[in-house]
Amino acid sequence: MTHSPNTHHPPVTLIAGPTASGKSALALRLAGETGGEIVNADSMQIYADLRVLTARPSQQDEAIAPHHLFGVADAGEAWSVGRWLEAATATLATIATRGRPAVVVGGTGLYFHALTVGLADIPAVPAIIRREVQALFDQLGEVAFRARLAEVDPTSAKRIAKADRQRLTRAYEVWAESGRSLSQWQARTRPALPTGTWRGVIVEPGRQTLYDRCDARLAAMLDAGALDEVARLAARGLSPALPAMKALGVAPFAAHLRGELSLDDALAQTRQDTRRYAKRQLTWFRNQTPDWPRFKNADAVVNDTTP
RNA sequence: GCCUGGGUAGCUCAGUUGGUAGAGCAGCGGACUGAAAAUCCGCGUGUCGGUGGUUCGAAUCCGCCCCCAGGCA
Repeated sequence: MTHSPNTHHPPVTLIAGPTASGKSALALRLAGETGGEIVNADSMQIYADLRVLTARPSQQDEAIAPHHLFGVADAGEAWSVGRWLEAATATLATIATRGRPAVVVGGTGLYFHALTVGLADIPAVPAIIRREVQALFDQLGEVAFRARLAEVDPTSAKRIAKADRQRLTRAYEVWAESGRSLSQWQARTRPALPTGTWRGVIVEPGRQTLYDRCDARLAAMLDAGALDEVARLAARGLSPALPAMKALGVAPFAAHLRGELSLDDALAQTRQDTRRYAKRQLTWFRNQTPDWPRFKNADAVVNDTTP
């Protein structure tokens, strides 16, 4: 692999891959060897409450290289791509100021997309408007709601798949708040990281290897106190609609703690959810970042990228 | 050894009086611009245990063999 021709800036390396692929270990190794700093690009590792369940780097790991944006948010807060992007670009800027290389690592494809392709600069939509739009959807039903959306944003109304309530309501919210359609906003986006200032790699083990690793890691999480973690989170009584409450394992383990599900069933459910998630990630990276070089495991990358 | 029930998709099973097979789950492919560990869309992937026979035609009927479960010895 060749480094960026832009030698004025320390290189930014983006390491992406499905869950349990070993990308965090690679990031740590790379940062340790180059004096770099690690930036989290995982939507769930942001939340402080989910250390075990999201397999966040340990304190020993954090002693090897500086880690940023891990566990910085409370589960009661709702972060988003936009909020992450803002924090990540600011963090990358300060790392650059120190003249150190940055390693951005995570499994959230959309975050890398925001970094390298761009995210529309849309103003935040107030909670009141979001609630109103949800109520409107409930009142009208999908067909009529989509027709209403088509009046203000025909492009989005046509493009969004059937039953995709989340995107339909989002499109309408944006128009309601800004008076401009989502498709218009999205037509003008710029990458947060300029071309030539970064390189991206994908860590991608074989399918069966990956699934086996997911299973093994889930077992390890249980030993590491995943149930206690979920119990503490559940005790807070937060809204199940919050992003952190959607983390893999939270709902099944909480159901088990309430006595509604056996531990075996909760584990089976979480294993299943994890596989489906890993599969979606593989699909994303396969089709969204086809030009990023692939590596079966961390060793292969390090051998290939170190001089 | 005998009797009975059963061998159909990765798994659990359905398959009407013979017309080369279909559900659920699993799995696979895809979309993706502020919930993205989210939210959605699409796709049966099969020597019907084996082998002979009857028939224009067999998962279906008949013979033999193999395997599994239970019962009797």
